[in-house]
Amino acid sequence: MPEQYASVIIDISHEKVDRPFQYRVPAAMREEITAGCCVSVPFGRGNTPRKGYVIGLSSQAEIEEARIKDIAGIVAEEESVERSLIRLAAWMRERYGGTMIQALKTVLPAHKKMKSLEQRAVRLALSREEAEALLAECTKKHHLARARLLEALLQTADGVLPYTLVTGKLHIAAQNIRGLKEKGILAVDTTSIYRNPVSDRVRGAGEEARKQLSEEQTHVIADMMKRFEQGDLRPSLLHGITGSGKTEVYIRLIEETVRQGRQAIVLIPEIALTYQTLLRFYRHFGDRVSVMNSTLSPGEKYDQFRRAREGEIDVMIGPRSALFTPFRSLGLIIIDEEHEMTYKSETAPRYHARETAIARASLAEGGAMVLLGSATPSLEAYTAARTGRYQLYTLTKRLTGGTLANVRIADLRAELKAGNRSPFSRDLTMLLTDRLQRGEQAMLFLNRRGLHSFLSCRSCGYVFRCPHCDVSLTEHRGGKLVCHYCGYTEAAVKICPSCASPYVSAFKAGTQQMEEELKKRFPTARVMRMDADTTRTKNSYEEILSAFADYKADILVGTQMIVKGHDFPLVTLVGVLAADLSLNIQDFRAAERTFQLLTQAAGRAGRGERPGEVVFQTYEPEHFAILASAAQDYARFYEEEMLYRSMLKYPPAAHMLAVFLFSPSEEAALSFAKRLRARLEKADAALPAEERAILIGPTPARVSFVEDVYRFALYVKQGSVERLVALRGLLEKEEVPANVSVQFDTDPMRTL
DNA sequence: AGCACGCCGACT
DNA sequence: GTCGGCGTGCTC
Repeated sequence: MPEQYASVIIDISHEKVDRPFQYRVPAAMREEITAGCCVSVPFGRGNTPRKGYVIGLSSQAEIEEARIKDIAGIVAEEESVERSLIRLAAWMRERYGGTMIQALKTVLPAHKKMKSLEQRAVRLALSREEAEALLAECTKKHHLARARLLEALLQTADGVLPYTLVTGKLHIAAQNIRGLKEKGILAVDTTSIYRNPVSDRVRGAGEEARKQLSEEQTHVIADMMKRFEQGDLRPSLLHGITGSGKTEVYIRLIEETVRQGRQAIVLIPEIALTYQTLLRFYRHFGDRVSVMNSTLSPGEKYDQFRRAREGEIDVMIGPRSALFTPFRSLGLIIIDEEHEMTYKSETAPRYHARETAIARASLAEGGAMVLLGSATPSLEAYTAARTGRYQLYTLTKRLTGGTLANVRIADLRAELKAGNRSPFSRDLTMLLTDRLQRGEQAMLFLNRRGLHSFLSCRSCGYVFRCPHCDVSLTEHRGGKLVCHYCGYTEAAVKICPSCASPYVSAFKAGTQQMEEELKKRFPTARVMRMDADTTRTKNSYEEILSAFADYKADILVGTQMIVKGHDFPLVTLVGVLAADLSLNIQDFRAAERTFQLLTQAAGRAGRGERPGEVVFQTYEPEHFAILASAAQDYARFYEEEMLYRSMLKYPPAAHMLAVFLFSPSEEAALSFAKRLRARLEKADAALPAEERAILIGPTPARVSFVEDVYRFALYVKQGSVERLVALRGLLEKEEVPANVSVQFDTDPMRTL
C-alpha cells in the first residue's frame, strides 16, 4: 500500500502545537514528498496556510480519516538551512535510532521556547495624555483587560513593557493586543535584547598580531585548502601534541573560510576552552564570533542561532550542540580534542558529534571541510586516517620550546616489597621534597573511579548500603550518609546495625585520604584538594584553580578535573598516584581512556620555562597503555589497543549496539531482554556464521539497580553498520512490556 | 500562534 | 435583541 499520510510538524513556536499532525499526500505529490520536505498545509479552523516539515510517512491514518486534510503544496524556497538540517535529522534518526521528533528537536533551533525570552515589547502608540484619557474611558466602560494594560504601561517610565509580561502576568490575550494594535493604541516592537555575552568585554577585539607559522602548520593549511578546491571532501585529522600550535591552524583556516564568505563551527569539549584560547578567537574575529556555553539560557541560545542565520556572525564556538548552528553557507567544522567522551550524546538521539559533523558537512551546499584535532586521537579517527577515509596531518614540534617532561614509572609492588607502605613511592617523595624546597608546585592526580568513601563496621565488616541502589553510602560532613545515585540520606550512625559494635568508621575517599597523608608527611606544605566534594558550589572549580595558579598552595591533589586545560607555569612535578586504577574497570575503552588521561597529565608538567618531571605510580608497570604514555608514543599505543579491539570485535573494529533495559521488576527486565536476544538470533539464523552478530548478555549493569529500578544490558557486535542498524530497527518494533523501558546506544562510549 | 465559539455586560 | 470585549479550547 502506498504511503499516503505524512506526519507534519507545523512551523508555529508554541508548545501546544509542538507535535506531529497527519495530512494526506495528494497523488500528484507522492513522488516528491519525503521526510525532511517543507510543505504548506491548511491549519486550524480557518484553514490558514502554514509552513510545516514532513517528519515521516505512513500508510496508516492515526485519526478518523474524515478529519485529515490534504497537503496544499511543496515549499521550494528556503532550501538551504532548514532543509539541510532536517535532512541531517533524518540521517541521525537512521544512524542512532529514536524518533524523528527527537532528532528534529536536537537539530532545529530549540523551536524558540520563547517563554523566558523577552524578545518583543509592547509600546504605547499614543501620547501619555491620550492614553490617560483612554484609560478613564475604559474603566468606565468596564473594558478591564484594556484598562489593566494601559495602567501598567502608564506606570512605566517609557511606556514599554515586555510582551511576555503582558500576556503572562497581566493575562492579556494575544488577540486583544492585536486588536489594540489595529486601533493604533499600541505598537509591538521586536527587539533583540541579547548580546554576545563575552565579546563585549574583550578589549582589542579583532586585532591580534599574526603569529609566524611553522613549516608544518603552513603545510597543513595549504594542503587542506588545496584538497578542498580539488573537491576532496574527506575529513582531516590533525594529530599534534600539546603546544604544537593546533589553535593557530584552526584560526587561519577559519579566516580563509570567512574570507570566502562562508562560516565556521568550532566544537570544544564541555569546559576545555580556556579563557586564554577564547580571547585569541575574539581578538581575531571580534564580534563576528559567538560562544555557546551551558550558562546561556535557552532564549540566549536561540538568539545566538538567530544571529547566525541572519549572517550577523561567521564563527560559532561551542559544545556538541553548536554543530546545529543554522549557518547558511557553512564552510568548515572543527572538532577540537576530538577524542573526548562529551562528543557523544547521552540522550536520544545518542549521536556522536564527529560522525554527525561529517554528515552535516556533506549536506552543506558545496560541501564543507571537517578538521578533527587531538594530541591523543580516538581509535575511531586514527583508524579512519590510516585506511584513507580521513587525511592525516601531524604536528610533531612543540612551538613553545618547552621540553617534554621526563616520565618515571614507579612500581608499587616493588615499593611494598621494600617496606614502603605509604601511598607515595620513594621517587615521588623525593621529588616532592625537592619541589617544596625549591618553591615550585606539584599536582597529584588520582583517578577516582571506583574509589569513593564508604562506611563500614570494623568488627563484622558490614557496609552501609543504599536501600534503593546497588551502591554503598558515602559519609558527608556532619556524619550524614548519602547515596550519590538517588540522594537517599540516613542520619549519622554510632553503632553497627548488624553486630552492634561501636567501631564504625569511614573509609576515606581517595583524594581526601591523600590530602591527609600529605599533611602528615609534609607538615609545612600547603595542600589543596579538588574533587566532587570540594567543587560542589558553582564557582569553586575556578576558585581553586586560580588560587593554585596564584601560588596559594604548593600541592594540588585532585581527580580528572585537574588535568584538563589550564596552564600552571610553576608546576614542575606531576604525580599520578594510581595510574592503573582506570585500567581495571570493566569497559572496552578503559585502556584508551587511561592512555589519554596519562598523556594529558604528563603534559601538565613543565609548561613554563623550568623542565618538568612526571611520576606514574602503578601496580602494572608493564601495561602497554602506561608504557606508551610514558614514552609519549601514540603509534605504539594504537597498534596494541587496535589488536585487542579487532580480536574482540569492539569499535572501531566492528560496530556495537548497546541495549539498556530498565524495570522495577528484575524478572520483567530480564525476560524481555532474553526475548530481544532470541529475536536477534532468529534474524541472523539464515546468515553464515561469520556474518552473524556477536551477542553478549543480557547481563546486569555494573550498578545493577538505581532508585529501585533494575538495569540490564545486552550488547550486539556487528561488522556492518547497515546490518546493525537493521537489527536495531527490528528491536525498536518489538512491543515493550508496560513496566520495562529500553534505550539503544549505537557505538556507545562505554558499557553500562 | 491564530482562529472560532460562546459568554457577558452595555447600549441603539 | 445585538454589538463588541474577553476568556477558552482546538488545531491533522
